[in-house]
Amino acid sequence: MAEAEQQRSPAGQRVWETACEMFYREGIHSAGVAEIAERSGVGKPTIYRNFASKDGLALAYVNAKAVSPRAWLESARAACSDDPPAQLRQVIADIADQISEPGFRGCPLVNASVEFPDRDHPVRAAVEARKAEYLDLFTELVTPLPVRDPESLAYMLQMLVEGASVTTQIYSPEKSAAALKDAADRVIASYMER
Amino acid sequence: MAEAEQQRSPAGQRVWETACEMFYREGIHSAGVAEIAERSGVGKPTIYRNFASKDGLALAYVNAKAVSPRAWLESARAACSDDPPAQLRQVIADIADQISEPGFRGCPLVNASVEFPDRDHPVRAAVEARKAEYLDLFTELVTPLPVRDPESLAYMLQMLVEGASVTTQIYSPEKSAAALKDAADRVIASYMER
DNA sequence: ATCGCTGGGTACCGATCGGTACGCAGGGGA
DNA sequence: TCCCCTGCGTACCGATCGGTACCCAGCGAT
Repeated sequence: MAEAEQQRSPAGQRVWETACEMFYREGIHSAGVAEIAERSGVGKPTIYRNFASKDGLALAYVNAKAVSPRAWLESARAACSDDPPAQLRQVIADIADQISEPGFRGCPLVNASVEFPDRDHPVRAAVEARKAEYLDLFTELVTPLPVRDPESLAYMLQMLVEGASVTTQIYSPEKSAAALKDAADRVIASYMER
Repeated sequence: MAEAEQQRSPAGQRVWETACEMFYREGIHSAGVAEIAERSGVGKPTIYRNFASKDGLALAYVNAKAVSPRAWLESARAACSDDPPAQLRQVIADIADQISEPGFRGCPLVNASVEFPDRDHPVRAAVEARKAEYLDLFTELVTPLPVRDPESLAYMLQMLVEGASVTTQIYSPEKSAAALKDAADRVIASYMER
């Protein structure tokens, strides 16, 4: 969740923070530029001096909200060194905690891709690029495990995470978090024994 | 996917079909009323004579696109009578086929709930009601199985299905369909043996 | 004191949004 | 033949959208 910082004026920084919050809470299309400006205490031109367009702002939002796979990987390796299965469970448990937090409204990237169905749109392209990195994270975590088809397992875990993220919004965060950890354990165990 | 039909004028019926297709392909917010009218070959007032508002049209869309759990259940029971595990696998396989179809762009209900974050909005409420029925379908399919906690298993399967639906759009439909069936088998097996 | 430059807000733009007032064409009953 | 009623499209409404032309305040340097 590390944000790719770039130099911005103080007013531009406030715009950035407001926009991220509103994009996530209300959706990108529903968050109007005028309201972002108002809530940031700036005029609209300030937004366009720091960002090329609303789409540009949305693009920055998507790229910033993406997970930072490398950082997450390092952190998991630091917490559970030399124990790949524990590292994997650690990451899954972290994700389960994240989706349980109040105010969680699904993965920002998935939501953005729903709002931008056109696959040629830059925002959509950014989502796919970032999500590919996400899948790589799982692949790296799974590779050290003694399983026959690590890539399939990684894909399955990714699928579980996305499913938990979605069901959290529609059903229950507690159930989703618990089911995510439980299901991941079962799938991993199943892969380990054959 | 059975559509709750109601009496509509022929022109209204064309509007309905066009709207469903556009809502799904482009998203509800992105599909303008004027464009729906034009593509249906009618004027805008025709839309408002058949539907109370755009939100009303969206509400009808959501309710129509919901699965019909009872029908699906009957069909699975007919195909694999007296074999509950096979019934369950049948439903999962049907879903895997569905998400593999070209033009699949995720679950219409999930997409709608992303577009309507406000939980008090009628469209959002309808999504949650319909999705609860969906979960009930899995619960009914799982209950006959000799497992200790059927509800947990049902929730997990629901989560897997939602995950497959999401990853289909971002990664690969083929991989998602295969991973869904594989993961479901593994989770079910895991539940059956303990 | 005066200048120019930087960084900000006011007020406005055309386009498009969802929604509607109104008028017209056509068919059945008298 | 006249009438009314139903069902539809044209043309328009105010609101809001993303985006911009313009102006002004505050600053350091001369």
